[in-house]
This record gives sequence, C-alpha cells and structure tokens, in this order.
Amino acid sequence: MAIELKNLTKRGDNYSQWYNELVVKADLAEQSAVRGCMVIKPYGYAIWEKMQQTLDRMFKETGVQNAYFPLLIPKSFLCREAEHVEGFAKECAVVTHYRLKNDPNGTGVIVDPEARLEEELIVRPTSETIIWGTYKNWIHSWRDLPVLCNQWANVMRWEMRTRMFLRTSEFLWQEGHCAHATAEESEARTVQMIKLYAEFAEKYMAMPVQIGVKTANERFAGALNTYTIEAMMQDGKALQAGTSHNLGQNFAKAFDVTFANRDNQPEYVWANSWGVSTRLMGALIMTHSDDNGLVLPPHLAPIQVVIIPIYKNAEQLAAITEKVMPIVERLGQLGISVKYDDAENKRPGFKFADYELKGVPVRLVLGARDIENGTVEVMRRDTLEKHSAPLAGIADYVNTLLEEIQENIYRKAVDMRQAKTYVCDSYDEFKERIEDGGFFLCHWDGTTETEEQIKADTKATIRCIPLDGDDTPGVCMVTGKPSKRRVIIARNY
RNA sequence: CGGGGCGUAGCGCAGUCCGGUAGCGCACCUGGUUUGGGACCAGGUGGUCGCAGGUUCGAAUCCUGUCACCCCGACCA
Repeated sequence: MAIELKNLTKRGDNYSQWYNELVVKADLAEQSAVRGCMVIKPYGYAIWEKMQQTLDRMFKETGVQNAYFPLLIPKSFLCREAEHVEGFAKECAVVTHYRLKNDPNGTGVIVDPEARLEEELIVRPTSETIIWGTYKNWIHSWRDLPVLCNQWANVMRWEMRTRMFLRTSEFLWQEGHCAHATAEESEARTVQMIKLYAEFAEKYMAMPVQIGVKTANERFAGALNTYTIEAMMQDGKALQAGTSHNLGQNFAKAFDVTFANRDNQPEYVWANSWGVSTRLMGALIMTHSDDNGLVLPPHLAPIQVVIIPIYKNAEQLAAITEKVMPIVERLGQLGISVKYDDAENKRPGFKFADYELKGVPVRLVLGARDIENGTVEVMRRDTLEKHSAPLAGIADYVNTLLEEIQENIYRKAVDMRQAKTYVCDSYDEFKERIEDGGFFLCHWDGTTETEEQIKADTKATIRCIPLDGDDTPGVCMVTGKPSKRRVIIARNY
C-alpha cells in the first residue's frame, strides 16, 4: 500500500485513508469488483460472527425468534406506506427481467427483452413492507400477539458514496420486526431493544454510546419515533451505531393488519423495528485502533490469545510445544480461544507485527530462555506492554488479564469521548469549534428550520436528544428561543 | 451529476513533459544460511502498459473518444 499505517495520523483528512488501509491490512475486508460492495474476508467475518452470536443470544432472551423473508419486494408493496417509499425510493436496485439470451449479433448474452417482469421487484433496502405484507396473514386475534421476529439478512441501498463497513451498497444486518396489541407494549419493546443495543456496545464492543431520540428530520421513513445509539469515533465524528423505531400503526394501516381484540372489535396492530449492521464493525475499528493496527475487545476477538514459540531446531520446538499444550488445554477449559502459531515459514518478528495488526488482545511468547526459567513473556495489545510471568498458572492469569483489557479499552474510549464533549452556548463559538470534531451539548429550539440552518452552516446535525443526563431548560444557541434541554450536535459518518 | 486525481506483473509504484520495443520494491518459486520485534544471499517465474480509434518507420509516452476506480461535494435513518 502507498500509505504506511504508522505514518498516518488519525485526524483530519488522513483519517479515512488510515481507516481503509487498516481494514485492508488487518485482513478484514477489501473492495469488491461490484460497485460500492465489499468482500468480507474470513478474519473479518469471524468478528461479525462473534457479534451475531452475542446479539442473537440477547434477542432470544427477550423472547424474539429468528425468521427469514424474501430478498425481492414487489414494487407495489414498497409504495404502500407513503413516507417509507419517499425515504427509500432514491436508493433502490430494481429487478426488471428474469432471463438472458444469446446475443444474436455475436458472442455473449443480452437481457431478453421478451422476459420483462410485469411488476418490477425491488432488492430490499429494509424489509418492513414484505414483512407487514406477510404479518397480515399471521395475525387475526389478540391471541396471536405479540409477534416477535428477527431476521439476519443482507440488504441493498444504492448510496452515491460508499465506505467499507460504514456505508456499503450491500450490507449484512439484523432487523427485528414486532407486532403488539397496544401502543404501550410496542413503545416498551422499542425502548427495550435500543437499551439492549447499548448494553451490547458497551459490554462487548467496549464502546460507549449515547441513547437518544432522533429529531423529525433524522427519523426513519415511516416511523413515529426513532431511538438511536450514537458513538464517537477517534476523530471526533459521530457514528449512528443502531436504531429502534416505533412505527405506531402506520404499517398496519398500509398493509391492513388488524386483529380482533378481547371485545371482538377490530384494531390495527402496533409495530416497531430495530436493527444493527456490519457498520458496527466500522465502529469497532474506529473506536479502539491505533497506528499498530486493530485493537479488538477480548469479548469479541476471534483469537483472544496467540502463543508464539521461539526455537532454533526441532528439539527446541518439541520442548516448547510440550509446555504449551497444557496451557492451550487450560485456556480452552476457561472458554478462551487460543492459537498456537508454530508455523516455521514465518519468523517471530513477523508474527508479532501481524497479530498486533489483527488486534489479538494477548500474546504469549515461549523460548528456550523461558523454558529454563519457568516463565513466559506476556504482551497486552491495548498498551503494548510486555513482561515476564510465571509459567505456572499462566492460563488463569491470562483469563484475568483479558477482563482487564476489556475494561481498559472501554475506559479509554469513555475518556476520549469525555475529552471531546463540550457544553456550548454560543453559535459563533460552535461554528468555530465544530471544525475539530466532537459532541456539542447545545440548546435547540426544537424546530426543523433551526436544525437545517445548523446543517447548512456547519455540516453538523443533531445526533440525538439524549434520554438521560442534564435536562434543564435554556435558550436556543441559534435563535434564542426557549429550549427544553440540551441536544447532541456533531458531524457524523 | 459537478471539481480534482489515477489506470503499467497478485499488491504498491517509476517511466509519459522530450516517441526507440518496459523497470523497481513487496509477494511468489528454488537452494542455502537464519529465527527473543516485520531475515539475508544467490538464482528464477510473471505484464498484448484500462479499452477503441488516429498520427508515426516506430506509441506506455502524442491526439481523439470511451470505460473503470479513488478523493472532495451533492446524496444518505
């Protein structure tokens, strides 16, 4: 690559180059031949799988079940909910034909003009429409409710500009779609899921997030209310990491999904939907990584511990392997994933650098010196510190260390966010300081006009109206009109 | 769709101004020496220079067209 990771600062214009470079070099993903799409490589996918497994377990603990719905959505379905179609129409891929044929003028194939579909099919940008078209058949009585389904799937949004993991044309995600008998239940579920996402982000990704409500402007197309978790990347830009939408009865009305209540009266059901995507991978990368590469939180690292032997000949390797095997076994018992890399074709120095680039949290090194002394060298990825530790009981020591690393990188991320979060009451000061990134806690008069003016002036948007924290009223930074509470304003990905 | 850049070996690039039949680093293959922070030496494989026309005795290089990709905007829950 033209750009060496360590030569890049993680600020300003270089940040996106640094990010791309890191994604490629750490073997997570690469650009595909298809416009705006990416190939997720095995190591990157292993991280996504860890995320999936964890989220899936958390979902199921709340009673949600997995299901699968079609990739293709009839155009007429997409058009049923007016706001929804308006929000997505500009970025839909459309299937118009179902057959190719040999080109009569020579080699190759052409689209068979005779094979035009009567109704075009849309490659799903999200599945609300096909799902509510299906739920109509599932729901008849209050006894059928709630319906709590999640789908792990790919979706496609033909964005004009893409960036690996953060905004690709095709991406992997989960989308939960719930149907409830009452508005209260549906709202409770919407909030429950955004809190679940926040817990996942903080406990597993070691990434602090702010739970809040989106303004009307930033709301999901067709929703009454959108909850979000907003994270801060190391360059001070915000990243929307997950959303949960209260859809009210909009989709039930659009798709005529009614149920007979206990009094045998027909009622429209109450809906919500919630999702997170492979964008979380981007968030993970940009939250913790440094110029030596990726830093993975132990709770999500596919390889938590790597063991590297240092030897001059086969006998030495055999002696080291004999010492290593019980460690591997003990780590396995503790549920820790470990890789013993005794490959002979790579030198230790190469392995050190490579596993650092890949973000493996703990490295153990054993050589003749350690065998003699009964020690092992321990290196932690978060601080890059290394020290010698007794071989006896090393697995349990590592177990503790992994938790310490998880805690430490979370702490670091919290501190970073804290250092770049500002309370600001002057619009002039805001306009100046927003250039350096960060979250700005400002008073806002609650109008779309003011929000649009801020965006036009500074490219910053209201990320969310926080659910918690300081809720004292004040006056709008821009207009001086009354404000209910401070909101978070930032530039975002 | 605007503004800028780029297209030469699997990857990263030089060569283009000033036309003469393609080079460097990494990777890969073979052999040897190495192995506690990205090894070294020697030898070797691999490219119709994005594509199509044109100018010329001769084009990676000049001209015209075209197609990709990247960055900055516009766009984007």
